[in-house]
Amino acid sequence: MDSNRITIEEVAIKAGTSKSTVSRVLNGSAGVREDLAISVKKAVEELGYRPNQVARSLSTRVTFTIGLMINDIFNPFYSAVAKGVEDYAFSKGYSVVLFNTDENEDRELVALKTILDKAVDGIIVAPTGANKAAFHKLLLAGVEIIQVDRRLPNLDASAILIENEAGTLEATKHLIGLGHQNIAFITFDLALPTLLEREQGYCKAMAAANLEIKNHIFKIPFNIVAKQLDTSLKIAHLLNNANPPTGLVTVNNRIGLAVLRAIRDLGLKMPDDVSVVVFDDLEFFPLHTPSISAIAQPAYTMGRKAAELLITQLTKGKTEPNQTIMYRPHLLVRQSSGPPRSR
Amino acid sequence: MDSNRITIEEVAIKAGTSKSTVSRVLNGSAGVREDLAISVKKAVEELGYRPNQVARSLSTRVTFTIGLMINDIFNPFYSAVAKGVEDYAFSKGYSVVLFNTDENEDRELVALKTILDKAVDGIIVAPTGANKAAFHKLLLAGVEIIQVDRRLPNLDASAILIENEAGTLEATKHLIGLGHQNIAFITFDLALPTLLEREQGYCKAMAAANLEIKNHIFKIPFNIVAKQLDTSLKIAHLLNNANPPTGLVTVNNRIGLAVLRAIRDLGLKMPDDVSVVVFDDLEFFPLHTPSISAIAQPAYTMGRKAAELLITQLTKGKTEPNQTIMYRPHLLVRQSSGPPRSR
DNA sequence: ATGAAAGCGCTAACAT
DNA sequence: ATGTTAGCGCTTTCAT
Repeated sequence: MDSNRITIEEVAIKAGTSKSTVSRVLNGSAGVREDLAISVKKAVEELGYRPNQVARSLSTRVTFTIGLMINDIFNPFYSAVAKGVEDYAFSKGYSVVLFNTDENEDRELVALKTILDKAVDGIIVAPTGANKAAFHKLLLAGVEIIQVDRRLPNLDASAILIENEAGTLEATKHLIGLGHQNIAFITFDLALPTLLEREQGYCKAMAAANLEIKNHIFKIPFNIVAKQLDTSLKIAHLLNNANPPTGLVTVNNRIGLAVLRAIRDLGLKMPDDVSVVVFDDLEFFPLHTPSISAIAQPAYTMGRKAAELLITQLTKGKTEPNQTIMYRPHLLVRQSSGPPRSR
Repeated sequence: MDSNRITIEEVAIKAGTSKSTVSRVLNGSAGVREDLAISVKKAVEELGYRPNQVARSLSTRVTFTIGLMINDIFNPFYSAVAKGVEDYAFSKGYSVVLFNTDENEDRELVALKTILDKAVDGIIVAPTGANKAAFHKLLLAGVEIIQVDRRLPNLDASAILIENEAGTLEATKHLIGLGHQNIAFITFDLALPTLLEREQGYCKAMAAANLEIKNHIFKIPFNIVAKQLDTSLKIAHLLNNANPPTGLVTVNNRIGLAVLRAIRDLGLKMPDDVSVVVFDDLEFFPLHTPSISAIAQPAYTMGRKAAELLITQLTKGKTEPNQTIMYRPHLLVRQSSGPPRSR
């Protein structure tokens, strides 16, 4: 980096004072004579001085940087969260450093260590569920944590969540209300709370209507995704069996996309052959033919709120106890869900 | 931050040696006696010591952090770029700090200043076109720059680009080949090289076929987007006039989406009423009915390559002169482009 | 080969 | 109110 950058010392000399006074003026500390403050500001201006944040951080142990650890920035849900985080953080003078975990525990652990080494002030994280010890260590080291989308049990940190169960419950009830009886839930074989809660919502709705759950929950191996294999093949298989479901609820937009692909490949018609409701709303769902019913999450808002919570905590100190902020998902009934073909 | 974290001094004491030697062992410097090195490593292990990167950075002026400045992380093109960048950077032990510019020059400038203050090692940027002086300053300060998607004229930095002109040229020729004569190009009213080059490709194809360009290029005010107003209204207006185009080429996926919305709202049929080719391929384009013809860019690869170039430069020093790496866009002909309805 | 000491650029406790 | 000085935790000369 820069070797001939202006330092605080040069400013002090030019202003005819000492480093401490310059520092005081810069940080707005009280007790500096008016005229001295003015000449310091003048020197700063004229020299184009900007404090070296690394040096400042070493001294203050504050970096004005927050970490954002998510599964996959390419997933529109997370990129909306990221945008919300970045917008708010930027408005408050914080930078955000991005880590994709790819739902991989090892990768998450490495990211966690990096965060510890780089002395980030706080993080916003959608935890994979592992590395509990590392998260605790972070907390011990004074790094504030806000969880988003998911929560690690027993972690002493606030969380911005969505009522997952309510979302799938409503979606499944919606399908049941339309007359569906053979309804499948398609999810990943991961033990993420988010996924499990959504599964629960589905189960509760099914149970309440006395409908068959057994053999109606399909868990796609997540490593298929990791290996970039086509998830839709698995789903096509399911839709192609002897007694295929007439209604489908998908756990998230990734599976939703795979379902849409499979349905297209099989030449099935929505909603006549099969009704579909996807958790997460995507920009193109209203454009699809038929338009896709979805359970919408306020992803941008959740990211923004997480950043707000974190930065407030960082600024004011953690005055309040942990919060759990719950957002409600919003069922958008579109054309992909309708009554089953009568037979 | 952490106040009781292990320091290099404690390691030195435990290993019965000095800070310098510990530092040497940690950094793999030659000339440390075997047994001492071993006991240092043992002490490091036992104490769970991890060097404070902030302190190290202050001393070495290296942060192992790169900046990524893009327009909008929610735009799938950029989130794919970001993923490529993050993947490669992570594999090399670098962190990436994210800045959205929102195509806003002021915001870009603030980001640039932050980057300078935080002593980031290098940046990957899709420049807005302004702030030339600030970019030069960065270069002077020793921050390496790699441009992606766009380039700032006269900036002494490598660039990872796409052959924009070739992309729209091919797409427009494709429409002409199908028999279209009244072909419109829809773009933003921004002076970004990317957009202008794409416009050029369109113009060249039209000119080569002696087709009317005048009044066929439509520039949507970008501030409509910024204000979250509906771009598709503007487009609907265009498609609804006396002599509407039978073919449409859109400058990017944002406009593409707005076009699809307008077409749906007007109840037009693709390709019979209007043929559409969108610059950028999106996950759902093959799923749309009809599937959407697109000009695909290797966004992930471009991001990855940019990171590779940057980090190689950072590691080996900038040995080679600036490079311009050009990727070829790839026309994907799908159902949204077909012969015009004969009349 | 190793350790002492200076220095990176800032803040903050302390003395005046 | 202001300046002096001692850190922050590391790297890196410079002696030995």
